[in-house]
Parts: sequence; structure tokens; C-alpha cells
Amino acid sequence: MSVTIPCLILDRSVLAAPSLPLPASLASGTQLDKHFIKIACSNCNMRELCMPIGLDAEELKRVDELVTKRPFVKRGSALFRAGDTFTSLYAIRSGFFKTAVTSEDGHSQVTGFQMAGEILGIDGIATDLHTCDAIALEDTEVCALPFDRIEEIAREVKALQHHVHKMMSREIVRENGMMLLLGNMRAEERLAAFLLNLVQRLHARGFSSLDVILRMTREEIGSYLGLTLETVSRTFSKFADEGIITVNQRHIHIQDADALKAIVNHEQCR
Amino acid sequence: MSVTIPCLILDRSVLAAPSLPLPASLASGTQLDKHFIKIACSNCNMRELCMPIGLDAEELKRVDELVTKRPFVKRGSALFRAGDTFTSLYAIRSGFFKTAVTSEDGHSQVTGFQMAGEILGIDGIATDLHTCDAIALEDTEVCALPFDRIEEIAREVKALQHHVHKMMSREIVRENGMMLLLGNMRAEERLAAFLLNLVQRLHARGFSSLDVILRMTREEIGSYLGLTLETVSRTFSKFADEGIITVNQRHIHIQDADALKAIVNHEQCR
DNA sequence: CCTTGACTTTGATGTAACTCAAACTTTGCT
DNA sequence: AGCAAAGTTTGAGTTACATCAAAGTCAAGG
Repeated sequence: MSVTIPCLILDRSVLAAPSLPLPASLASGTQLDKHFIKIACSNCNMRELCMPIGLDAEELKRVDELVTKRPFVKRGSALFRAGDTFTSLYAIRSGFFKTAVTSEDGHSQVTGFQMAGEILGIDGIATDLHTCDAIALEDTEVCALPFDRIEEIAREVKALQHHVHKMMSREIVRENGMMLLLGNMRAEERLAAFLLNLVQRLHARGFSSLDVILRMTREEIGSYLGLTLETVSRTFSKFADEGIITVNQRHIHIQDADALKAIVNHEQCR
Repeated sequence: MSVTIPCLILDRSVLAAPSLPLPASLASGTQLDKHFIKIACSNCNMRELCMPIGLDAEELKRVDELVTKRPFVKRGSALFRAGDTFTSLYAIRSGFFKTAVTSEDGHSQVTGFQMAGEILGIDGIATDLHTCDAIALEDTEVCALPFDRIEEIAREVKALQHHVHKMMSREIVRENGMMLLLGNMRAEERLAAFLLNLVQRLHARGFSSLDVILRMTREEIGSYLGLTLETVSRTFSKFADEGIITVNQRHIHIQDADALKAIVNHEQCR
């Protein structure tokens, strides 16, 4: 057995950012301050999550030019949809998204959940068309980063170039982990891995590592994990019965994180 | 229902290359000519698969400098393993690979099969460590492309830069499709999609679109598709009984491609 | 040629998770 | 506030696929 892949558990996207102070708007889940401060990447709280670190003043200035728009995307509406022409990557400033692909017959599968500081839209680079839908699960604000400008600046700012490459590679590694999950794990393992991944990412953003407010339905979780909504619900109930978590609708409190980890690692699968 | 994702069926990696003449070594599956011709990307038969098109003479010269080594990897041995430090991407010149991730308990899952003209190693960019094993399924020859050199040249050659981005995005889209497959499809659909994807890629390389010699075992197919080897075998037998394919060990002949497509598209899944 | 080991096929049986269904809870809207 | 719609939980029955097991095939090496 070579080096272990802690599949979902260790999301590499947050390695650099143990615990960031958050803007009030994010912490509360609402965004109110309408007086438009000139917000640049250089003084953005999410900077360390979506931008390369260690830029000098000149480089920082260049990167600041990147963000052209900051669209608000309301809960339930799409940032982009499969088939839309690709122009930009999007950095999430606040809020929560899902991405989903749709097959011929209209069946769709959630391919990921994204939170503040994460990047959306990479799928579109391949063909200049997006191949998945990105739907806001709550009211959100994103930064649009025109991809031709990214490439332009990446040619000059080495750190940005490498950052873009890392970002994309990270997504590939994440999906590798998902394939492992979908191909090998049983329902309990999937859900445990899902919860641990979620709190780990939230924790890296300054939230509790024991409490999650799920922004998605049981059906969306099921779609993501390759399970039905009933199985998701039942498995939550089972974990609750066993005292591993407490479930209050969308609010999950983790009582025994080690038990969850044990479930994931045990993997008495096929 | 938005734009359809023909998940595995339409592998975007070959859109540009309808039918390439192949070096004899590839077509026969053996490589004998030991007299080392100076082989540059600029006169490589696989060029159109792994390199950007439309470079001018100067740019082509720069790209030619990229390839430093051409390791041969024997059947069964690893090009790299999870945990190895990442230095290079690898373009497959000839032969067939699998990539596999391994979880804590030693269980592993095949995440992809790669053939000539495809790129290996992107997973390593994220953390400078490879996260999967790349194992040759037959004797192979690859081109090592040191990644720092790629980045260097990409900063000067716009077409290469964009090509790298597309390549990585394509891999993300492919894995999205795999998630759909693993999360939603039944055994028959998975195997049909797998076969169609395989012949489609082989066809783009000048091989028959009706015959495949599988380079992998039933167990490896099963691991890739999230099935047991028995289910793979049984499903092959079922297809054979129905007259859709004929199976002779590793040699599969497709008799009714439309039936396979119908199976994939029908998706009367959950 | 025969042996060995790796791979494949096929059958019998078990089970995790799906499907269907009904009741219940929460949220959003007029 | 009251109603409709959306989401959740739980139960009962079904099923696709896994598991276990045994026999068969093929390739390599003595």
C-alpha cells in the first residue's frame, strides 16, 4: 500500500488557510452593506483561498485588474448552465453553490458543492462551453475573472500561472477521490466522508468544526453521493441513533468525529 | 433539460484528430526499431493529440526542447506511483496505461485508462506529489515533459499555455462524466459506455471502431466502473447472448453499436 | 507435454440499497 | 394566518449486484 489518499477528508484547497477571519456578511449568511466599497483582491478576505500568495506590489496590482464584475446570484438561480459559452472563471465571495451535469435523458448528478473562496467554471475551458450547471444554494456573490485576462496575466505573473495550474490539478484530485467514493464505498462511508469534508472546509473558513447547516436538500446530497434521498435520510437517522451526530433538519451537530473517521477508514467494502 | 453531456461517449480529447497515420510500432503493439532517430514533437505522429496545433516555426522549436527523456515502461511496472514527487507530465507515445488511486485500507480504484497521445501526471501538480499510480498495461514508451519547462514555455507560447489549460479542463470534464456513470448508471449501461468510449478513442487513432483488444483484465474494468469482475464478465456474456458483441477473451467485436448506444442513452436508472 | 498460476466464466445465495407509499414537517406565498 | 408546495422521515417489499464457490481456459516455463 503506497501513500494513502484521504480522498474527501483532506481537501487540499484549504491547506494554506487554517483559519481566516471572515467578513460579517459571510459569517451571517446575509449581505447588506450596499455602499459599494472598491473591493480588490488585494484586500479581500478570501484572497488566500483563491489567489496565489507572496505576490509583490506590482503583481498584486495586475491581479487586482482581473475582477471585472461581482454578480450577485440569488438562491436557486444559475451562475451558468451547461451549454453556455465560457468566458470567465468565478471566485465565490460568499454563499454556497452546487454544480451538476445532466445526461441525455435529463437525469442529473451533482458533481460538487462549492463555498466561499472556491472557484467555479473550470469545466468550460476545454470546449469554450460550460458542461455543467452552477446553481446557487443560497444568495451569493461571486467575482467574475475573464479567462483570457487570467491567461494574459498568468503569462507575466509566474505565481498566478502556477496557482491556476494547482487549482485545476486539485480539482482533478478531488474528482479522483469522488470516483473512489462512488465506486467503492457503502452508504454510511459516503455520508461520513461527506460530512467530514464539509466541516473540514467550513472549519478552514473560521466556522465550527462540529456544526454544519446544510445548504442542500437530502436529494442533492444523495445525487452527489450516488444514493437516493431516502438512503441519505435513513443513514442520518442511523448516525443519530448511534449518538454520532444530532440532526435537526438541516442543522447537523457532530458529537463523535472520531466515529465518523472510523467509518470512513474502515471501508469493509467490496 | 439543458445541453446533453454525452458523458463517456464523446471524449473531447480527440475532436481534432479524426484519423491519424500511426507509427508501425504502435499499430503492431511492439517496438523494435532500436536505431534512435532524433524524435521531436514537431515530427511526431502523436503531435496533434498531445500538442497544440498552429504553432509557427519558432514556437515549434521551443516546444521541441521540452521533451527530455523518453522512458520505456514495461508492462506491469509503474511510470509513477502515489507519493512520488512530481516533476513531469508524460505524453504516451505508444502503449496503454491505467491510473489508480489507493485509499487508506489499501483498496484501490482504477480512475482511468490512457492510450497513445494522452497525458499522464496532471494529478501531481496540486501538491507536487503524485496522488495515483500509473501502471503500464503493455510495454510502453512515453515522453517526459518537465513541468517547470512547460510553465516556462507556456509563458511565452500562448498556444501552449491554452493547450495545457484545455487538457486539464478536459480531464475534469471526463471525470464529471465518470461521476455520472458511477453515481447513476446500472451495470449494463456502464459497460456499454465503457466499450463505446474505448472504440471511439481507438478509432480516432486509426483503429477499427468495431474491434477492441482489451489491454486490461475484467477486474480492472470492474474497478474502473465500480463493479465486480464477475458482474463485468456476466454482462459481457449477456451482451454476447443478445448478439450485441462477440467476446473472445480480450478480443471484443462490436456487432451492433447502435444497441450499445441505446443501452447507454436509455438510462432507466434511479 | 504437463504443471503452474493468472484470468475468466457460470451458478447459487445473500444483502445493501432502491422503489413505492404514506405520514409528517417546514417553508414560502397570497 | 392559512394553504400549497417542497422537503423529510419511516416502513414494507423488491432487486440489482455482491459474495462465495467451483470449474474451465489460456500462457509461460520446466
